[in-house]
Amino acid sequence: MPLATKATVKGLEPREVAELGYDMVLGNTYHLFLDPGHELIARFGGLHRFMGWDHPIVTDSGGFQVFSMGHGTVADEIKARPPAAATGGRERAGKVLAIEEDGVRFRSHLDGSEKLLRPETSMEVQAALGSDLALVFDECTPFHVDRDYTARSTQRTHRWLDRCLSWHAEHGPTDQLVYGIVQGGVHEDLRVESAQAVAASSSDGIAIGGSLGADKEEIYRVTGWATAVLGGRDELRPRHLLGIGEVDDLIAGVELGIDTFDCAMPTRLGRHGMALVPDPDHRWRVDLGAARWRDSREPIMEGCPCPACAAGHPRGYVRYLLKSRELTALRLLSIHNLAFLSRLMADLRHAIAAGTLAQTARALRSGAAPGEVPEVPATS
RNA sequence: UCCGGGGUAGCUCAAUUGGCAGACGCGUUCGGCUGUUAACCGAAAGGUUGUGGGUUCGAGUCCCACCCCCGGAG
Repeated sequence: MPLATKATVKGLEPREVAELGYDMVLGNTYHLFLDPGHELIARFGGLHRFMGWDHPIVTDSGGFQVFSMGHGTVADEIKARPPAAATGGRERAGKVLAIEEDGVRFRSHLDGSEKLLRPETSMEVQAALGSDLALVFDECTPFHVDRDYTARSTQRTHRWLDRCLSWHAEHGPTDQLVYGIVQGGVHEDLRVESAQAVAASSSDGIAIGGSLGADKEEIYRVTGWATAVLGGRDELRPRHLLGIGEVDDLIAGVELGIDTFDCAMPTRLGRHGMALVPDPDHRWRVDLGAARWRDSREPIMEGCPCPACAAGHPRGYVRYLLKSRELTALRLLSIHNLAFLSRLMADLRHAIAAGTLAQTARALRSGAAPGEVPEVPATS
């Protein structure tokens, strides 16, 4: 699902997002709580009506933003770069003041005011937003903390899980589902314990979160620990992998038994001038802002049926738009990237139904274009 | 033709009494971006200071000639 953090998939209209094959978008409690405020959105009849999206909405709990205020980006934190490096040396306006049992005290990045976000607050905000699926308030444990901190943090997240579910059972909308979140860092026993705790709860679905590891291999290993616990045949609840969305990660995630994903990557990369293409050697990306495309009549991606490519816009045009800072370029690439991932996921779904997941995954990983993966007979 | 202003990094512009030729932005190249504080961030490359002489220990800077650009006058 694309991110609609601040009640919009940046640059796109709801109709366009739906036409690209998406059923769900993810909005954010933290952002909408601070601005424009959940009460205002409730007065507009809820987030669906406010943003004009009549399909399902997931709302994130705000837990990740606490992490973000303290550590910047996931990559910065894993690479042990100070948060300032990500902001060009500027002081980050938002700041975590304290993570306590009751909740998180922080300073708003918008006006510097001090706020308190408790598990109950998060659920209350999400109830007011009227999302179809709420995420419990958790602490997204960083990579660079010791095992002891991770253990204590994960335990606290479990207690917050109970508080969220209790609040929701008593006050939450009856038609709103709640997903618990598995934490536990990169420690197998903690991950397993956390997965068991969430699985044992009344949570409607299971999300896997936290900093999953320093590299892809570790991310997959850690994810696998959790999904293995959740993999029983009687476990029919959907599994969501939070924040993951690079092409190879989606393929690996599906193979590990993940059902849904959300990620800023396709739209953010698009706004940064990058188009997703079936090119594993270059991380499935091409930078269309590069001068070498100045005269290129090549499409964004050969054979791509997405609206941006189907319209026939050549790379030379997209590059020109990017360099002249025209918003159309960011829209075209956001559309293309979302369409690319939409087809990728469709391929994987079809492969699961056909019993050919391994073959399809192999083809996609070796550079097959999503939507054009050759039909392969099931081998087992 | 005369008067005035000006030629410095690909572009736009700095540079104290003559004293290590620089910056911001753009551009270029490279790197980064994973539950978005992000139409963003970081790094690098890039120069015979219009040309030719001269003065000086030393010239982007002062002097002479020439070439080009802009404005004004005729």
